[in-house]
Amino acid sequence: MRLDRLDQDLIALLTEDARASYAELGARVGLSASAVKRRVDRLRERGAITAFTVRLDPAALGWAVEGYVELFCAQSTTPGAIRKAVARFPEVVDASTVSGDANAVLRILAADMRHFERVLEQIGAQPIVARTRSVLVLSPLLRRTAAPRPD
Amino acid sequence: MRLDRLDQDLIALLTEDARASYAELGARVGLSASAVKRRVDRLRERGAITAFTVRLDPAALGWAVEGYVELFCAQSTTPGAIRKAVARFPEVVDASTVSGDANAVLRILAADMRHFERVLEQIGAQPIVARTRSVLVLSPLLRRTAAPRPD
DNA sequence: TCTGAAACCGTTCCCTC
DNA sequence: GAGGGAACGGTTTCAGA
Repeated sequence: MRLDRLDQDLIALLTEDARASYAELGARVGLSASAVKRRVDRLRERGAITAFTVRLDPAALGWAVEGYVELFCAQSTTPGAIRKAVARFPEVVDASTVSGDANAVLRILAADMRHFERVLEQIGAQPIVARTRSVLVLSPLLRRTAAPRPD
Repeated sequence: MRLDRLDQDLIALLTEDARASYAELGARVGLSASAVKRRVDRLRERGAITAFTVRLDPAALGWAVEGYVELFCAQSTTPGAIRKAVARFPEVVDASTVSGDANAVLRILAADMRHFERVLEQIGAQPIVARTRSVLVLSPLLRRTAAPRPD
């Protein structure tokens, strides 16, 4: 996908404030409101922008414990099966299949340590899961969104 | 922090469309537009909502390779030092210190495998980094934002 | 907490380059 | 193809009751 300088600037501005008006965005990048709308619509159509959303603070919402969980599954477990098994847990906010000895890595938010432990148990009890290995997040250092790739 | 049902509903709606008008949000939850604005402003002030932002598709933006990197550092390396060392890389989109044998876990986006390799080398060459261990993401299964915690 | 009014914005259409 | 500008209807915002 071809993103020119204006697209990149618009994405950067929207990353910081997704509720900015088209007129304001236009003033910042040197376009009219209607031109900005056209470009933003196009970025959505082409899939670069998948949604306008809010960034939430897990701690402020009562999620005090965060951790990464590696999933070890029986041989030839499909990604779809893993997805199905973990998607039922709202505590799982991120999941990917990975290379290496684990089959998948999950990121989990829990209200407290007991809650984390309980979720871990329930995930470990899924038929497709042979065992898990988890690490707790001690302190978040950085949290960014993907930036447009500079060419 | 105390979030009532209305706050939770508003957060859920904004998570799906952060550009929804206050009038529309109000129609969905049964409030007037001005009442909705007051609540959203309060959620921002209290830190539950930290920003309105866009969700971007890394692949559509040209980031084809994603991986997790565990960082092993010299004893008594501070979180601040790790943060400083990794924040300079725009490819690092997520970083946290963790429990266990590694000191930190990073999530990295790269344009391609060569790029990933190069970033990994550069991170490994930082003075505070003793060694790294990385896994590649094969396929993303799930990507959510933290939801309000049901009481 | 609600209402109302002025300012502002999203959206569309048409024109120009 | 892309941008500018105008016009309309809806929205935001704030004051006042």
